[in-house]
Amino acid sequence: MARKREFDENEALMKAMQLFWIQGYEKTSMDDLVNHMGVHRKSIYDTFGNKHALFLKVLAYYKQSVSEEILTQLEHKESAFDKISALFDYSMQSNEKQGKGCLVVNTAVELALHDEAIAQIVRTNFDETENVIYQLLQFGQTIGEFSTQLDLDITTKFIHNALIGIRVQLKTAGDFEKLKQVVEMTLRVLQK
Amino acid sequence: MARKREFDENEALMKAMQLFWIQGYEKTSMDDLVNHMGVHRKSIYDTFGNKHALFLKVLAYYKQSVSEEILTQLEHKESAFDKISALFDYSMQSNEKQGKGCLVVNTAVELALHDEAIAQIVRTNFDETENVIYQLLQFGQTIGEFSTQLDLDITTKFIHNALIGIRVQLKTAGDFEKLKQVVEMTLRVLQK
DNA sequence: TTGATTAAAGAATGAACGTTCTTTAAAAAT
DNA sequence: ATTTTTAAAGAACGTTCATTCTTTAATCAA
Repeated sequence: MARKREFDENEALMKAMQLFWIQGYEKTSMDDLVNHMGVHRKSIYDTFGNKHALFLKVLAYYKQSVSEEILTQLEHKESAFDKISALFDYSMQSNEKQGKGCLVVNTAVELALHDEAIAQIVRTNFDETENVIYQLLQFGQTIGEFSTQLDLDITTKFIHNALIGIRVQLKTAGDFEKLKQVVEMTLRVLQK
Repeated sequence: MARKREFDENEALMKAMQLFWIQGYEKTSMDDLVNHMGVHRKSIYDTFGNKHALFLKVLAYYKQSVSEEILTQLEHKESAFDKISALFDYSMQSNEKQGKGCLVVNTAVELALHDEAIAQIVRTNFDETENVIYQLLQFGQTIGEFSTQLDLDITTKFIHNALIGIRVQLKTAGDFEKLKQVVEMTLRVLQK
């Protein structure tokens, strides 16, 4: 009864994500998106609403795809320490080429102050990251890898805070080795 | 021989800084600046060049004024630990009302990837912050407050990384108490 | 095979963008 | 008092912005 869509919605979201990730929200124009997504202007509006709605969908897409990737990487590690360490490694390896940082951190800095809807999404994302860290710490305590003295709440936020710092510095640091040393020092709190 | 300027250049820069700090570079229009600076459009161009040049001057102004404020605060503290702690306190207290974060961190995230001139300025600012931290650590070692076992280079970067994390989270965190606990845990590495 | 439906394509909308032009006014040296 | 110089004021510039309109083409139920 109706014409078939010629583009894949997820693929289009992925392309939009790449652009927002590199350029940020304000610097990315609908023209940029039309060109890079390979989807007609009107189709973008028909499918995703407007620029802001598209960005919200990109954030949802980012959250899903990145957390899938990360959790896959964590499965390959055995010890709790290696899993937490992999959390940092993921940010660093996936960014060594471009230094794009993390879209959620970028968004927090660019938009959280004047866009409450987005601030809420950022908070939710941060909370979920902290949940992952918390559970890894708990796992480490359970198998006797980490001290039971460790305050899980604060340690979680401590590690998350360092992770955010790293994700910012990916955009400016020339020397990734130094960042790795920072990570190593951060995770020293986990030593028994 | 010529007409006198009716606005104060530094005051105008301060007003521009306020706007860029809250809104970011891309979101701040020349119209916004004209209104908030209270300076005529043409006068802004005659005095500061264009928007990009104005932003560079704002960054320089920020660096000077903030570092002056911080160093003043540090002087009032006696111990090396209290001085380093004050570095974090400064970020947190000056932002409790607005959650503006730090202009340099904001700029790093928004512009460093596609503006090399600004990336360079951000790096210089970060380097200077690390210099301050380094010297405080060294001072603490000299007066026997910190262990001489402490690797000054890495510890400096470790603390700076946590400071950047805090400055990001100021923009999203609802609970400042939690952030203070993160700071406290971070500075635990300084305990002998 | 026609008709209803929706996507694609391209052009066009008005508003907002950064920047510059022209005119008027003030200040100091002559 | 006049001239020179530069700031202030306001309008205007062309471009780019997000968004929408109109037209054409494809799909499938009837």
